[in-house]
Amino acid sequence: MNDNVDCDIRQSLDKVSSQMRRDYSESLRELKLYVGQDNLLARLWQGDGITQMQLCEHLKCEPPTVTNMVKSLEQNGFIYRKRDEKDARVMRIYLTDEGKKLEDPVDFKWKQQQEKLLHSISPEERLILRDLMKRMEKNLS
Amino acid sequence: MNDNVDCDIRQSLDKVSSQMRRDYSESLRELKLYVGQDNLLARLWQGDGITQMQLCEHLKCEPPTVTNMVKSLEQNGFIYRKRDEKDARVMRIYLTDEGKKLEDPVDFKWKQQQEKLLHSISPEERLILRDLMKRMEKNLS
DNA sequence: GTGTTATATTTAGCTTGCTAAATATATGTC
DNA sequence: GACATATATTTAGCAAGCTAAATATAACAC
Repeated sequence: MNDNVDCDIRQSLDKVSSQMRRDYSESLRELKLYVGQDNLLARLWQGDGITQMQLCEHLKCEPPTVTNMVKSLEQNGFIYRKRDEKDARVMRIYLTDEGKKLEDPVDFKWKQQQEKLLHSISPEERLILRDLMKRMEKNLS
Repeated sequence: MNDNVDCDIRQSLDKVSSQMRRDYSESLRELKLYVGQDNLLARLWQGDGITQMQLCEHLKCEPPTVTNMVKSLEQNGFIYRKRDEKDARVMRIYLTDEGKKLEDPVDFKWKQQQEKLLHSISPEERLILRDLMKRMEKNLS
């Protein structure tokens, strides 16, 4: 499109993010998870029995996306759904034993990925980078 | 997962990138394009009549993805396909007049998005950011 | 209680990605 | 020329995203 610094940044961001995703996706497949499902599970590891709307909020995605992810995770035996007793509209999501067991291995993969991404970047630079990222986040919201 | 700086960066990267994508996607819908299709067209604006394999290379994605994107763009009248005369295996992709007309508006949207992402970040900081992004790119490859 | 409005989830249908397998055509070898 | 191998593309099937529309239940108003 054009070749100034700004453009490089936007493109780089895209490239890094999609490469990171591809990489991590491959890594997660060893645990029979798809990329993004780890985020959903991470929320449940903090405390399960939450509703799909709460998952939407946490994952910053739309209800149909959660429906599909939950369906897939349920079919693979990592979670199960139970209708709320007080309010029949809401589904509450719980971890199975299989789902609970994934916490440590996922944490390991996550750290591995992080290390790969940042290994040549010093602690001081990481702070600067974090600051810049946060500012970009704010710019977009 | 955990709450140190490194983790923030990886998560921030994901957040910024997906927010940027969502934003840009919405913006492109006004031109009847889906996000990612602008990249494919951008390659054609540099010169069309290239093969799907060349598009794969440029977009860094797999052949079936290009097949689908090309199909969608063709149905919407932005490109057309012609079988190569010398080698009947390859399809060559050309811009229609409609497709050519999109170059300027897409460029405008792209710059708008860039400005939004970076507006609070100084030129010096942009250079630092670019350097860090490039290093992360290298770490992943 | 009936009717309206709000909320939670699902369904249908689309695009971007992927992988694995199928198809078609070229090319190189004997 | 026949056969094996390589290359370009497509098909099928899956997941993450989305939007728009459907469904089910709750809650509120009268």
